[in-house]
Amino acid sequence: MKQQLVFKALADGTRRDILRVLRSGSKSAGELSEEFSITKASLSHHLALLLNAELVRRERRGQQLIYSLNSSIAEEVMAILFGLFSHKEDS
Amino acid sequence: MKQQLVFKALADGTRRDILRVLRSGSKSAGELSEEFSITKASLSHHLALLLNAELVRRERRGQQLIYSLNSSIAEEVMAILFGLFSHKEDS
DNA sequence: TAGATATTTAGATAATAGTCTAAATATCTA
DNA sequence: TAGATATTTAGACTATTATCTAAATATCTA
Repeated sequence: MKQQLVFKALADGTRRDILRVLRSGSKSAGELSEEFSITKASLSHHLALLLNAELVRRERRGQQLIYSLNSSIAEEVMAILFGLFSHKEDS
Repeated sequence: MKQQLVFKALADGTRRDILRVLRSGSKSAGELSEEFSITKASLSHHLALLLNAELVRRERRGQQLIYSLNSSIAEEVMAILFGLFSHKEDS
């Protein structure tokens, strides 16, 4: 996991919103775009960053590209956070 | 907690390094600056963002300003992450 | 294979963010 | 209170990022 990519990806509010939308199930880029007021091109840019950070997965279904959450990375992020904040010498 | 401030603060590698350094105990701005190759002014800027996000606390001791981790916010961040990635309808 | 649909990529622009130097503020001590 | 030390704040510069429009790519279907 590229730590820097993950934290950068999570730093944008739109991208966190995308993750929240995907909680209710996988969606195509087009379906996702209905939930946001930015252009499809901008959304595609955000999806690329999320994909690059491995926060989402992507698969093609015909003409559509279907995006879904990659929850396993969440555990890794939490482990890192735990590491950032746990005091050394603590039992 | 201002979610946006926290995620933005965590997005920068230098700031995550600052948190890691503080794991071994609280430090003054000057002591911290010995650990980094940026100027004290730049470091001060990062510390201000961490403070603003409530990821660190600050107290004055004479001429020095002592920074320490605010671990309680880590729990909140993890809760948010959990929320971002947990599938709806999941038990 | 031509046209329609779904999505990304390229290139431009504007806003944000990180860094620096120089100056300002706060505290201590002789 | 003057000077020294510790740190922040201000202002400028550069790099990165988010957004847009227009063009390109991929897939399906008549």
